[in-house]
Parts: sequence; C-alpha cells; structure tokens
Amino acid sequence: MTVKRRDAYHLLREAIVSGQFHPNERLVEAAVAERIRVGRTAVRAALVRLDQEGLVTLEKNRGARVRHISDREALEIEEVRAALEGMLARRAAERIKLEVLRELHQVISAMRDRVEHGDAAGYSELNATFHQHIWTAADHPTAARLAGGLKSQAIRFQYQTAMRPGRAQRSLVEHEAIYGALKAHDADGAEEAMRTHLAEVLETLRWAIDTQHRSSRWLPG
Amino acid sequence: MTVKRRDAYHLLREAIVSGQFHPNERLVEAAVAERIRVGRTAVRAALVRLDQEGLVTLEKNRGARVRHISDREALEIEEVRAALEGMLARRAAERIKLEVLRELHQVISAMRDRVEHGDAAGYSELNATFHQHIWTAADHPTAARLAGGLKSQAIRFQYQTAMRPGRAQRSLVEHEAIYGALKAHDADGAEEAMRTHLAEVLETLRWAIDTQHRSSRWLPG
DNA sequence: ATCGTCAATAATGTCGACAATCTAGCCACG
DNA sequence: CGTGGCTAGATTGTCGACATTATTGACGAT
Repeated sequence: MTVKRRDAYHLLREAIVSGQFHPNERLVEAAVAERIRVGRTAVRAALVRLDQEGLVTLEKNRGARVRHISDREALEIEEVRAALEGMLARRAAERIKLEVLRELHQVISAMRDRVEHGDAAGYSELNATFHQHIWTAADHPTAARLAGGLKSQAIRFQYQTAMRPGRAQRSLVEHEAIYGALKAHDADGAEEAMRTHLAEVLETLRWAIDTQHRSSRWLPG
Repeated sequence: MTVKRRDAYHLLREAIVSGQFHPNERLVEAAVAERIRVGRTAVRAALVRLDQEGLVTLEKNRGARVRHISDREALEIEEVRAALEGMLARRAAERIKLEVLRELHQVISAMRDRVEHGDAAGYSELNATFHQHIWTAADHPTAARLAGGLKSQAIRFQYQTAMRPGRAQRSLVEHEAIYGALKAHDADGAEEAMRTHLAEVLETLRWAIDTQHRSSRWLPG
C-alpha cells in the first residue's frame, strides 16, 4: 500500500469512490473545501482532474457533480478492463519474478482466509492488491496507468457486486487459476485465465444491474 | 469536425500536439498565458488536465513540461492501442451500418489515390478518419475515448512510421482486409485484421526507432 | 580547483476579493 | 390557476497580490 495522500485530489477521490458523496450530488466548491479542510483553489484543481478522469462532470458556470455511471458505461468499463488486464496478465506471465510470485501466494492465502470468515470488504481490498501486483510484474506503465484510471472501484461500490451469494468463493478459484498460469510462465494461459475471470466479473455486474432494476421497480423512489 | 474551441485547454493541446512545443520543453505558466492570450488561472487548469491526459508532466513546485515520450513508451502505447482497437473492430463488425460501410469504402478509395500520388501526409490523415469511423461504428464511447487519448500522444511520433519505404502500400492492403471483415460482419476476422495491422505498425515503429538510433550514432549531436 | 554556503532571482502555490453567471422564488398578468 | 419575467441569493470564474519553493551564480574556505 502506498502512503496516504493528503492532497485535495486524493482525499476527494477517496470520498467519492467510497460513496461519501452520492451519484449526481452537487459538489459545491466552498462546501467541499471546508469538508476536507483545504482551500477552494485546491478543490478546483482536484475537480478538474476528476472531471478529466471521469469521476465528476464539470459544466461551465454550473459547477461539478459526482458523475453517475450508467449501467451501460459500467459494462463498457469492465469490458475495457478485460482487454487491458488480459494483456497485462500475458506480459506478467512472461517476466514475473519469484519474489512477486511469493507475494501473490500470500495474497491468495489471505483471500482464502477472508472468504472463510465472510469478510467481503477485506476480500475486495485484497482483490485490488492482487491485480496491482500483476501490473507491477507486467512492467507496462502505460497499460497500468490506463487500467488504474478506470473507475472500476466506483462501479464495485455503486453496484455492490461483491454481494452476490457465492461470488467470493468462485472469484477465489479464478484468482488461483491466474496464479497458477503466472507461476508456470504460461502467457496464453494467464491471459485466458484473466479474461475468464473478468468475464465472470462482467456477468456478476450484469446480475447486479438486473437485480437493482427489479428491486427498484418494487420499491419505487 | 467539431467547432474550434478557444479555451486554454484546447489551444494548448493543439499547440503541443502539432509540435509547437518540443518534448521536455518547460511550460512556464506566465509565458504560455501570454502566448495563447489567456489568464494564468486558465493555463493552470489546462495544465492539470493535460497532465492527467499524459501530454504534460506536472511536478509539484517545479512546474510543467511537455511530456517526453520515450521509445519504450511509444511502443507501449501502440501495444495498448492494438488491444483496444482490436476490441473496437470486433464490436464494429457486429453492428456496423451500411452507411458507415459506404463511407469507409470512400475513405479506402481516397487512400488508394494518395498512395498512387505518393501523398504521405494526405494518407496519414485518411488513416485517422478510417479509424475514427470504426470507433463510431463500434459504439463504445469508453474505449473510443481511451484510444483517442493515446492517439493524441502517438501523433507526435507517428510521422516517423510513414517514412518507411513501401509502408503505405502495405498499410493500404491491411486496411482493405479490415474493411472486408467489417463488410462481412465477421467479428473474429475484424479483430484479427486490426491486430495484424497494428502489429505491422508496431514493427514499423521498431524499425523507425532502430534506424534513428543508428543514424544518430554515426552523426552524433 | 572543488566544494559548500548563501543571496538573488524566477517560478509556482495559495488566498481573498470581485465580477460574471446561474437558480429559485416571487409577483404581476392573462 | 398557470405563465413569464424579474430580483435576490448563491456559486462559479478570474484576477492580482503575496507567500513558498526551486534554481542559479557568486563567493570564500579548504
């Protein structure tokens, strides 16, 4: 884990991704500035970055809002992520070092632990580190930057994909498959495993979207 | 073509992409502000966006520079582009409309014309429109946005690849192959054709980088 | 001659004030 | 009762001033 950043951008980003601001909520500069204890100037800069990143929409003279990620866009993002991470997994398999493999092994053990204890939040965090380790091993800054910039975190929060019963168990198996391919330096296998994993994620997302629609139809408002 | 924007961001972006500022050149806020006739505030905002976009590097308390794209990064960019555009070509094949197909046909005709007349610049421009038509047909804004961002970085070195003898002719053949697959609504074929096309581009880029190094070794300075 | 210190300079970061712009609510009018 | 315009308030956009931070070059000690 990198150091905790204290600048407005990272603070605000964290706040949005973790759901402290709701989709479509207005972000009034003065209010936000007071909330995270920084000047309005810094908030403005942060908003520009977040707009470029797609987490916020910025309309001239009309302020900023937390960007609502549509169902369609969520699916698109996961699709792109699959393409990018597939490529990254392939490269990682070709050049991964023993040390990183060991770290991945530890992450998987910890994941297994979280699954047994039903700790969804902890699992989700480990999931992120697992993928980050692969990015490191892939040694492909450009693709890693793009993949990191995707708003998959926000999606997971918005749609609560981790809540699908039994998802964690199957996700664990998929991660183990990826690990196996990486350990064997099997490029094709790694890309394949990663793609099927993300295809499953996409499927889960479709399910989450569907159930969300169903429930909101029964409980309008 | 969209309307000509006059805000600092687009002006500065255009200036950088069109090579009016050289790689690694320092972008002093005051100087830039005067150059493009806007306030320093606007320049600051523009720099933040361009930094997020990857066209500029922004170091705290040390100002902004035009981002230098290393040989390695140039290759990485093409690699990612191949992954994204491959996906886009696949989707395009599945849903392309007759009208767009006709437009693509016209573009190809025009390309053939440019090749015969040895008009490299014109060909390059048509190349861009060809790909953009495919993005439109793919109807995948997220991927298109990412690919577009990469493209703007790529422009700065792409001109080198057009210089390889006989490249344009072969490029034309590759584009025809892509068109054929799209016309047949052959998803696999389209992705495959696009990937081989971009693999060729990557190979040409390697060649360009290599010859560049050789010549600079014989003619130092 | 080399290194380190320090002042001078240039550039960035931040703040407050004010102007430009949008929004909500009120009121007159049909 | 609905519609349209208008004013008051809230919010964003821009500017200039100043504080903070890097960089450069001169100078002196070793």
